[in-house]
Amino acid sequence: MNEIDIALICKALGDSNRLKIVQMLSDGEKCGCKLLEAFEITQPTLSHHMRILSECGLVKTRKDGKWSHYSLSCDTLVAFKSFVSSLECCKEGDCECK
Amino acid sequence: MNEIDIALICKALGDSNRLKIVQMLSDGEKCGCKLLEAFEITQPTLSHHMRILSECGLVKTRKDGKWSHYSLSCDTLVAFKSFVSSLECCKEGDCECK
DNA sequence: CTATGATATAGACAAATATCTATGTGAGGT
DNA sequence: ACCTCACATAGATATTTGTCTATATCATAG
Repeated sequence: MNEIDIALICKALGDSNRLKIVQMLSDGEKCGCKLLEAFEITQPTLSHHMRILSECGLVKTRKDGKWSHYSLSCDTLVAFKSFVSSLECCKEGDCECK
Repeated sequence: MNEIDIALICKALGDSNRLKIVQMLSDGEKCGCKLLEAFEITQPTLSHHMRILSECGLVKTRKDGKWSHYSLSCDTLVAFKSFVSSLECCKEGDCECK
């Protein structure tokens, strides 16, 4: 899996826990144990969410001894931002939002 | 329901049919029958998808006689774009993507 | 008024998903 | 060697979801 699948990214972000994880990673790399503290879920459940975020390409993992450090993947995030930016709610000129 | 819920929007966009619908609406308002032609789903299934897109605030409906015309809601789309833009894959300066 | 056409709603069902408990893996410390 | 700690995997389960068929609503044409 390497092709960027926008629907898969959106599905990953469609869970409120995962969305919060991504927001936390937007602030910088975090290790799993740090993430776990912020949620009322078990460790295997967090691991499950990290796998989904990794599989859609949004998150990458850096192993360091016992710890896993997670961060957002620039490539995927930039592609996703680009897609979302391209959406338009109205044709040019017929709406006050442009 | 009026509060903008980013996770709900992402969940709505997490289905590939709905994502394609939103891309079509990005090109301009479309009526249901026109959308239906583009998919291999039944009319009730399309109606179900339009309901989900409406409930998260991403799509608005304009009734015109027998027809329903769907379009993207500027308010919600702008808020969603703003959220996605705010995500950062790295701190300032330590990454080539900035 | 009746028929038709566009859309919505109801109910059913198989597939996907979020969560848990239990257990495996592998690195570091004692 | 053994224990502990961080994380992953396996399996179970209740809930959610995407889809369908059948039916309702409702506006317009004849």
